[in-house]
Amino acid sequence: MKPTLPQGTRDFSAAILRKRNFIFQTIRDTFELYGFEPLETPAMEHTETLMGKYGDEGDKLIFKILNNGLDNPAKHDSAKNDFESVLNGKTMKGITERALRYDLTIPFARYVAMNHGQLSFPFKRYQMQPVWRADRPQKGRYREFYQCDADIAGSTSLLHETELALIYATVFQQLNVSVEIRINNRKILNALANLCGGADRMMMITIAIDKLDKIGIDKVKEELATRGLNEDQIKTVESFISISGTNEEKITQLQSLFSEDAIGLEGINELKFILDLFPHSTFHSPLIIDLSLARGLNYYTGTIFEVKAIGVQMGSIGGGGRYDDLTGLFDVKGIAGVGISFGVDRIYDVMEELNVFPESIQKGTTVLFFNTGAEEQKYIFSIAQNLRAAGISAEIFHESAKFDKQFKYAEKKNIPFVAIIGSKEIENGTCMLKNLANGEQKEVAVAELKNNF
RNA sequence: GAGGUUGUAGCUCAGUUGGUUAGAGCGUCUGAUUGUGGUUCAGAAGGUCGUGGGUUCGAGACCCAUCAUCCUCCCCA
Repeated sequence: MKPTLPQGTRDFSAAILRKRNFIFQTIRDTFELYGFEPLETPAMEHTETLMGKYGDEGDKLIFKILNNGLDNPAKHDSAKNDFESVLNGKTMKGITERALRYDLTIPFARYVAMNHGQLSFPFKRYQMQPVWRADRPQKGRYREFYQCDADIAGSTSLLHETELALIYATVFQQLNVSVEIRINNRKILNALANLCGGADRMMMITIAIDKLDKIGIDKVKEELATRGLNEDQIKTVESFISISGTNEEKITQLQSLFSEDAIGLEGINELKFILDLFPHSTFHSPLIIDLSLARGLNYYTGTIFEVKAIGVQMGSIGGGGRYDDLTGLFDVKGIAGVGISFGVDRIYDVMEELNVFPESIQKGTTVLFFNTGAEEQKYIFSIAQNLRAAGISAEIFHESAKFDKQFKYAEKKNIPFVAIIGSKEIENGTCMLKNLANGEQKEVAVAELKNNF
């Protein structure tokens, strides 16, 4: 059979992996710098842990795992019945008890809910693992991709929001990617919904204004009208999304628009707190209020974040926000959470397009020992071991071959030095060391070899 | 879930209105070179033209189906 990959998945070869690891390492270091601790959870969760947490669209995109043993004759009838009910869109526990995780936030919530008795709060964890979605792949969209999340559970302090924004700014600064860190607050959107006929309209209104970038103001108004907003209410929405200017100017305008709405004012004050504390001048990438930012996930209740790369056509490369009742989904009340996520695969695509990966991350083996024969090979073996013990990565060519071939191997693997030891060198206790970048070659004593890299 | 794109050598792609034995570049391997690469030269290997039907004297090309791919919308990282 002809081997192929499942749709939306990829193999990662050495050069790609070094670049990816550079991103992972940058993110990990920054997370650690802010006191987050690592956590890993299983690739699979109970299907019911995940179902219903991401909306109807999300449920459809969850990869379900077929139960084992369905072919057992004793279970034949019940399996058949369960398949029937799956076909009718009903429960599926008899068929799929487990599913692949869809994001890292719900598994985190599950973990906190299970362990809240042991954890000391605020609990700050980071997690960098793949997630799976049964989406149709396209640019920047994969069926298996990595997320890097940092979340805080058990604290409502706005210090966390500010630090999370700082983490975004720091990481993208280090990666040399210009981004816009967009921030908004669900309480403000809530207040807007109140002015437009009730809080239950928030999701609908936010989904409409979230499309502003793509479809324009007229289409948004059209959509609002078909959703049952009257003219006055549409006008309110319009005046809301036409708020513009600097962050300070936006806040002033918001304050006058929502002067009567306690929750709205609370949201505005939260924004103000974060923006005031954030050291804007330290970073290239701006932290800006984006009132059209809504984010689909319905568990967000306060601050929401989104990160967009500048100068590249790509969906958001990071997102997050505050959820006041995350573990409530698992019957543990009163634990607030806030977190952010990095989309590593999209960040990779952006960096590749902008060509901003540093050259230095592609260093692999430092020196290749040419293989000049069976006797020499034995002699070289211990020399290579000494180098490795000194922390210098070394390879011995696997067989005695023409130099031409051995040179080409070194070239292909980007190995900067080759070391040649034949009978002459063994006699002299030396080594012919050649720098492939400039072609310079010198004879050095074997004992001195490790000081030449 | 809806719409579109493209499937020809390991890779990137040519292949005219259907016409004899399907090509190129790169890569791979061998040699020119018995201890010095990147250049050059000579040669070789490598293809059920995505798959299955159909139209035709004749299909890589046309038609249908199917699979895969990439992209757009929806939604998202």
